[in-house]
Amino acid sequence: MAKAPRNGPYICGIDAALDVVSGKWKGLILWELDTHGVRRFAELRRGLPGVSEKMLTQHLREMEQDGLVHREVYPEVPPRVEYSLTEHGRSLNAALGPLGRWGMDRIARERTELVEHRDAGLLPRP
Amino acid sequence: MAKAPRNGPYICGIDAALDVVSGKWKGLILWELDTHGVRRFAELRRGLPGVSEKMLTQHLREMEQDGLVHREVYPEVPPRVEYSLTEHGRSLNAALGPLGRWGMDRIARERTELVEHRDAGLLPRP
DNA sequence: CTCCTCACTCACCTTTTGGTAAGCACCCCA
DNA sequence: TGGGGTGCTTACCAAAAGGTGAGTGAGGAG
Repeated sequence: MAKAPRNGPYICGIDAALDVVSGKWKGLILWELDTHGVRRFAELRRGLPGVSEKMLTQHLREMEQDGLVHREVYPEVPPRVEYSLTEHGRSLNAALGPLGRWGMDRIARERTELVEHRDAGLLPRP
Repeated sequence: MAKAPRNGPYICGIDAALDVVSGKWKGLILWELDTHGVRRFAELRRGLPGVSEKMLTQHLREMEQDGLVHREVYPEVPPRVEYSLTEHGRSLNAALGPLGRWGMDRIARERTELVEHRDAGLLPRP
């Protein structure tokens, strides 16, 4: 409800979308929530090796503000909080599909270049 | 030819793609070069209001390293340098299409929410 | 002669981002 | 009684990103 754009105004749609996914772990969080559906805080933490608790909460809060994730708190002891994607989060993930495929191509391209370098004797064999 | 991945290794394709477009102006640079085909340095500068020369050169160099843009220097006086998208740059732009549309939807969504707030008396009329 | 344009580069500074470590309040398990 | 798990928050730091303003060197306009 009461929500203002964090940054902006945006010059084009790419701007607005990148604003929402830029952040060291946001892409991975999106991926985790999309593949698992519902995840608890500690599950996400274990799924993103290397993330700090601070960054995870910070990113989750921002994504909640941006309407991408839903946060459900159960008033229990020990505390339980479940995160899932909203409709907008799922549509963002869908829109990210082609970009992900492009990224895979890029990774593959880099690997083949490395192999070519190795075969040309430019790099030592591992 | 001799090119190593700037960051990485990447966990998924989204990672690899976001690495390449994250940077305050890269999305806009891509857009500019895609719509105009070929642009000179100063043209790009004028097309991206607020960009500093340092950031523009820095971003262009990184995108060149990443194989997204082609840089053609004409040994003239005064100097002339033309930038254009490579094949990979164009394919990245294509992959960015759905994301751009999602961003446009987000912008539109935010605007309607603002209008609703205004109509509910939560915000002053401009 | 002076200023402007072109496409930068460099040194310096501020802002933003992310990491580290600690604490909290309660519970369960041994 | 001590330790671990739960989901955070806070204070403090380090690194990265980005901005500012100057200088370059030749040519063209006024």
